[in-house]
Amino acid sequence: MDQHPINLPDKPALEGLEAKWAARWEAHGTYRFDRNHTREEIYSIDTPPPTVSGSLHVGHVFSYTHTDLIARFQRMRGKVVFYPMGWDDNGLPTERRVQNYYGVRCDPSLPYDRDFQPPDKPGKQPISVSRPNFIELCNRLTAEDEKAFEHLWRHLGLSVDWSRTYATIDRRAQKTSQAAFLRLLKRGIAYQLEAPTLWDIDFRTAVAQAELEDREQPGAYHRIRFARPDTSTFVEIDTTRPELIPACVALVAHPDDARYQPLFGSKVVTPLFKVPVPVRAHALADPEKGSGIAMICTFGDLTDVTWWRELRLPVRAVIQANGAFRPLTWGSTGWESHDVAAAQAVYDQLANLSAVKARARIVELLKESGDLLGEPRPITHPVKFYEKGDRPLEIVTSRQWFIKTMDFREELLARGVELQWHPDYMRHRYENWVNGLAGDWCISRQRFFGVPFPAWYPIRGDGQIDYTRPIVPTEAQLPIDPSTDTPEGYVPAQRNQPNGFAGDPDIMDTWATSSLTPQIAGDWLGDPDLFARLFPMDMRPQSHEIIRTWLFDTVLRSILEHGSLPWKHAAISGWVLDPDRKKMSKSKGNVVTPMGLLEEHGSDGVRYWSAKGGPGTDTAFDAGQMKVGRRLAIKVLNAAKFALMQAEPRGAITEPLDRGMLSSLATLVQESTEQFEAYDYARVLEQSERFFWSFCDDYLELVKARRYGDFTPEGAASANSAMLVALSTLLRLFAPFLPFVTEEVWSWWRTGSVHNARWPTAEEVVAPIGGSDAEAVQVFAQTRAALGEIRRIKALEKRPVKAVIDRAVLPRRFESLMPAAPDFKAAAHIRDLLFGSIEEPQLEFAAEQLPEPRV
RNA sequence: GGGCGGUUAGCUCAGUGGUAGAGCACCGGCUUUACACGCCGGCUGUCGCAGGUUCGAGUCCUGCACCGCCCACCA
Repeated sequence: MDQHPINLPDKPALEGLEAKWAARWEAHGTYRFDRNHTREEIYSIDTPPPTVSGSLHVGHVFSYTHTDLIARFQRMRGKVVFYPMGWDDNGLPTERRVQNYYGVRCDPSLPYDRDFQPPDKPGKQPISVSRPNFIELCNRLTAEDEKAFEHLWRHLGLSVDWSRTYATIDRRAQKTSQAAFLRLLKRGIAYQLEAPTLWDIDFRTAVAQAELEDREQPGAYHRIRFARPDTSTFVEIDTTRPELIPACVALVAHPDDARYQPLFGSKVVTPLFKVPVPVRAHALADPEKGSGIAMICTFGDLTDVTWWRELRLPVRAVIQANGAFRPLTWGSTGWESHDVAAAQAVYDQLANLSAVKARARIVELLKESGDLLGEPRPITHPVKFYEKGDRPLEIVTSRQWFIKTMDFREELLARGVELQWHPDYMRHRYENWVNGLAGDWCISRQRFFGVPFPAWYPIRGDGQIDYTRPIVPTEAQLPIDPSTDTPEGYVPAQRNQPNGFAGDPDIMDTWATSSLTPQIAGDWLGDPDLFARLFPMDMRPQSHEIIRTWLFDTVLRSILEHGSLPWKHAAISGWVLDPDRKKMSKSKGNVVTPMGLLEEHGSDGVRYWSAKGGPGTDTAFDAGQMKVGRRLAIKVLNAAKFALMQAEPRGAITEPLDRGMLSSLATLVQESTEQFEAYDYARVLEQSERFFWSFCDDYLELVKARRYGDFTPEGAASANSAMLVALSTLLRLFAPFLPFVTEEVWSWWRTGSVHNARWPTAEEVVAPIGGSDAEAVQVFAQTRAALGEIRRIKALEKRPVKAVIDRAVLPRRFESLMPAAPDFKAAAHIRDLLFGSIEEPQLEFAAEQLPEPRV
């Protein structure tokens, strides 16, 4: 054992331990990753990169603590832990923040200005800057945020190797994203397509299926009649979006629906616009919904897209990228009508209106024409929104990049089974998502800040861009920005000129980069040797609401690129709930600042509360639990002080109580190890804590007199030696949870860091007593039980309570604790629980048999 | 509409078919030489509801209710 003379502080305290030990851990490289190990010797973690353009909240503290518990356990088990930290500075939140902070606006058409400096204060008019300049500003601002985040994480005690950080917009991340994209492009797995795409009209960008959310919205069914030519009859349909009548391309009913079977193949005429549209049959049409026949528009919803594609219908798009109805000329190709003038007159009243305004207007017009039957019937129904958006999504046809997903569903499901989930039931969310996939992954976004697509396109002599023949760089040239870099074989002056080239204007979805965090953190391209030592990684920790995005996308990219899972384990954290059982969030104004919590309760106290929240379990924010954790940490200080303040003499551990205590501790160590291996850290803490309090209140009290030398030197030596084994073991059991106080106590008499010490083993704990002593465990357990019973009798006697005591059992219990009789009686003395004060014959009988302590 | 979790003491939650648990809160006692940031004791339950399996169910099965989350083709 690496020990030095015991060096106890006069008055041990928690205050200042965070700063003291965070600095020493950094100086000593306690958590530094050493790459000179094989994959089997390494435990690698795919740390979630927090979004830096916000602030950390208590939910971050909660879930990052969970990861740290595992990291610390694995490190103590002897694994070389790869525990990096990333910063997510890619994407819309950063874009917005940089715009407001510096008063700039990104214009991707501008050239890079090497000497650009932002104004000290943002002006009223935003300054236009190039995309590279914009990214520089982002890096500058996020560097500040990252410092604050790192400070908090260090204060919390995350055992991250701070020399291994990355940012999701840094050069390595860009190169990784672009290279992975180019490889998929080469294999035909990445492709571009002009297609109807979910579109946010405020952000003016395409969004992916994974970024959708449904919101219940008020709406109304409008019953509208379509005329049947050559008859005086009508077909009635229900729609919530009557404004899309000009975009109607067909009606559809279920093929088995007898009501509409006679109509299939015939044509009807749209109201107001007098456009002939066919009536078609499709199994997706629901006879139960509305009138059982629906209007297909290009495009009102995703079902429209399905019908449009499968029935090979024409496109009549009316909604523009900004959400407004586009002006158009009736009578031109694709916009035929039986009454062009009337159609134009109606449509001109809708042009340039938003969908909501157009709807109001067209309802008036339908009423006037008599084509609206009855009043609109209000309903609430789910409407798709971009999760960050404020207005419903529209579907707009545009050119986008996709990654093939649908072709890999089988393998995605199989990998989901192979992945070990903690807790296991979280795998259902993944499977649910894979089974519900509706299309390939749209990865292009019409934004400015992000990883650009590494592609240019030739411009033909007529000035048209030829998207079918993208020009791509070599991997060695990456990262590139097509808005400023020039492709091989061209000169910069040819940009956007006939016979020249044009850069791809889009950027990648942030998940297209985040899905490569194992490759980015492990430096897949730059350091293949390192990557091979890390990948597939051991653990991905994350929260459950991004299983469909981050987890799913990472699995997909790993399958596509490596043919394997990206990690063996997925550890899913729950949420922190406020007292109203709602998820804590900034918008609700109920977030407590993490640093304030750490200062008030101590990092160990806050970590204790976090660790009580088991994998996947939503946990109420509870300052009371943090106080309990803080008290536990203080108790560790004081118990350690007691054990170490008079640690001589030492010698053989012969006393039954000492042997029983150590044998029980060995069981705890065994169970804790198994639980930790199964990622059940919360159970480890609970059981270790239970043992520790009993250790303090029962064991230490029982042996106190003996260890002070009241009986024999051998007895004192036995107690002292057992206490030190127990202390060393308990400190290591608590080290992942309470890294500061355990390190402090460890430093009083041990060399090195407790966090680099080996996790205890059951064999080690009972080695000094020659193996587990089952008989002594009985003595230990029964002595504690008897002491408890005496205490209860004492309390009951003092208050005149009609206690029912099993008088027959008491004497037997005392017989069984005879091997620990002196300790037992001494403890009773110390606690003023003298038997004589209890007028129970059985107790007196028992007490007489106990030898007197040798005072 | 489908799926997944949850429902146990006033609160937060453990609970592995075998006598219902912990902490907090509350009440009472204790200057006791590690710790009053402490120690000892006490009070507190139709284990959501209804059936079923079993010698025995908080635990397993079926159904239902409520809470939360995830997903879904929004006419």
